[in-house]
Amino acid sequence: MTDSNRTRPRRSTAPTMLHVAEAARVSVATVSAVINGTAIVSPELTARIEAAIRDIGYKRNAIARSLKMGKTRTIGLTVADITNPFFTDVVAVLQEVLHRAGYAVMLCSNDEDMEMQDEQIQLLLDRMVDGLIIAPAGDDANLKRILGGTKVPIVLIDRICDGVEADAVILDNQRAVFDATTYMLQLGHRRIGYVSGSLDTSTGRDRLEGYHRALEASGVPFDETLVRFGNFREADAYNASMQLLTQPDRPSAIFSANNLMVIGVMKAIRDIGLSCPEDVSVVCFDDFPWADVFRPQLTAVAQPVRAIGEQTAQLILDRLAGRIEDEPRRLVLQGRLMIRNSCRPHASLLQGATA
Amino acid sequence: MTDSNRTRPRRSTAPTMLHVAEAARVSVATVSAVINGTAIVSPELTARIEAAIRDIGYKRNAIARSLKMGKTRTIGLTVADITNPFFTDVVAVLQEVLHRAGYAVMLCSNDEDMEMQDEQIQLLLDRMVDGLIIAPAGDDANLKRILGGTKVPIVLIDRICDGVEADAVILDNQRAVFDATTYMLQLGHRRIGYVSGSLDTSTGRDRLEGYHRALEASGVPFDETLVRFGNFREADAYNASMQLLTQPDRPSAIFSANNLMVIGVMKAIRDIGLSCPEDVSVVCFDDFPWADVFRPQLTAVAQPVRAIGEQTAQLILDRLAGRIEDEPRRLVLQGRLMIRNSCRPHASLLQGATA
DNA sequence: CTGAAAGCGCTTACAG
DNA sequence: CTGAAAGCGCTTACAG
Repeated sequence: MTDSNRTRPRRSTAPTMLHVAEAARVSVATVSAVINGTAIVSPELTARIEAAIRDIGYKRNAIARSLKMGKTRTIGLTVADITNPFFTDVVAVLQEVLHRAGYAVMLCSNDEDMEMQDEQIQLLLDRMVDGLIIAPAGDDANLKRILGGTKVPIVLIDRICDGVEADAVILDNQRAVFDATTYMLQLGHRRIGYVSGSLDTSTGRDRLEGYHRALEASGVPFDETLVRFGNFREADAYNASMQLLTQPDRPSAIFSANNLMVIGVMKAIRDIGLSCPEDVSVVCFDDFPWADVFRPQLTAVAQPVRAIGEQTAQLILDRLAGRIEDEPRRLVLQGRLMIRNSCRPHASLLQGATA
Repeated sequence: MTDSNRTRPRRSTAPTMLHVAEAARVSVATVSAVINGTAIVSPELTARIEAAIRDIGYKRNAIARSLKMGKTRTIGLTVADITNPFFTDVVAVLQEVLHRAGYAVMLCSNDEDMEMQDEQIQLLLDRMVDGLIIAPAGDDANLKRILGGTKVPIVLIDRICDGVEADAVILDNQRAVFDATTYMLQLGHRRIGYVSGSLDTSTGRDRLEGYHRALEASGVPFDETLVRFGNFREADAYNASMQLLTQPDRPSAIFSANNLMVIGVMKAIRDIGLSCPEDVSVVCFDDFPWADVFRPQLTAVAQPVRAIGEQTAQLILDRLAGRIEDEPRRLVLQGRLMIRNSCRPHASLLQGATA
């Protein structure tokens, strides 16, 4: 059928633009023009080319295009733990709006391991992602070095790293924990256990600071035996809570610095033979979709997940489009304390009430 | 410093292999050889080249490499809903082992929307992913067409599509639901509501079939007013359960065909003023990490998440390496019923016991 | 409105 | 053991 003289063996590789050009008897430049709408092509040629594309089943090779254009239309995304519903929810939103804008997203999760994180970011950068969204596992020097050398727009979410030149969208963690702690104090709790995240993260530090400040504001002395480190993981939080609850004058309430850890806290309470909220009140950071149908209904700090995702996506899209070019921006959103039934007034208050 | 005669203005673009070659005074072929260890290069040259790479801060451009090599070392992954903890857990495992094998993963989530799914798969294919892992949103003809044209290895997880030529790793859904339903029947329940997933998915069909068979095996007649469709989403399941629970002779137990839906089921039970397990027993498909610390402690079918992830990753890695080349394989894993406290014996049995 | 040609940054026979 | 050159599949000035 084809009258081309140098018979090209029908190879199993995908058809290329050249094949289309041959079939439509035009140049590849013209094919490219119609595919990209990048120049006006006569109706006849357009039709011939479109037919050829259809016949041959041609698909543009995005890799070749990326090489030539210097952009890949993909965004790299690393989160500390994809298993954490908070990150998952944010990722879902990001994915949705970025995809709508024509970007693919490459996702990495590193289980809070900084070395793996750095490796992953390297891998993303090697693949020439156009932008990078990072919920950093921690605050290490390597990250700063790796990111320092790159030109791609970066936005940090949830956690920030001081040395890194990047936009950020985060929560007002200190304020949120201040409010949550104050709530517990108002219920009469004086010994409030605190299961902390890693202090290598800004969230770990800011949340603990919120706890601190709330105690201070209420004139309750800080007792360092009441803070234990759970590093944002369930198992660690379980151990931390076991220690907290088996020490002499045990806390009457516990604050868990994230969602994964509160499971460990609850398991410890159960395993020791106590119950929540009867024996110990609990508040945690991050809300759950099921929090108001299972008991105890957890009192929790809810983050505006959709807003975080949307604003992050918008920010990076604006950078990519060159719509903003000034120095790094920092967006700080507010959390909301969802008061449910995992806290009880402290015994002292109850006695006061009945007396 | 550089004695090159055609002075190359220090552009802001990343350094290329040619820059390294010039700096080390060798050809790019030699640079490539030492970077890839693809040929033996004398120690002196190697040292010079490595020094140049370090000085210049050269990083290999993976896009150019992909174009030349015809492979991208990235795997596309689409799941119906990244917000679903089951998928999240599998994704985490996949990501981990694939990354360890040197692959990046491009993730898409489509909120159970088939059109968006097809678009995403197209996007992944355009970007020349080396392989595709899909938890299909549904069973549409378009998917078959899109996938039909491609040569990349595909593995379906969780759900299968009959027309698609691909490996698959799935659960024995029918068996799992058979067991779960049988458990409820043994507790004396006769009117068991069933909140189903979409019948456009194999899991939707197979799970419902398991329910069917269990009733049949126990000689309990099938009542179609007891099955409602929740399409794997919380809100739909809520409505489905409201209908189920407000109909005349309401069910004494409900089976939820996945994890997201059970939240809707529980909300409906609560909003109607009933409680679980006192008024209605509940069992669901998919386990939760917190299932045994919050009440009611849900009785659930647990999937072997890690095994699913690992076997899927292994399968696609084996295909990519050409270690297996025969016809599509199908791996079927078994679920496990985790009996906890969300079911009570039916009143008729209790009376029998006390009488 | 259309085409010939260069080049994006790599890899890889092929000579030497 | 090393280098000159072609080519992966695109896009884009530049002529006509």
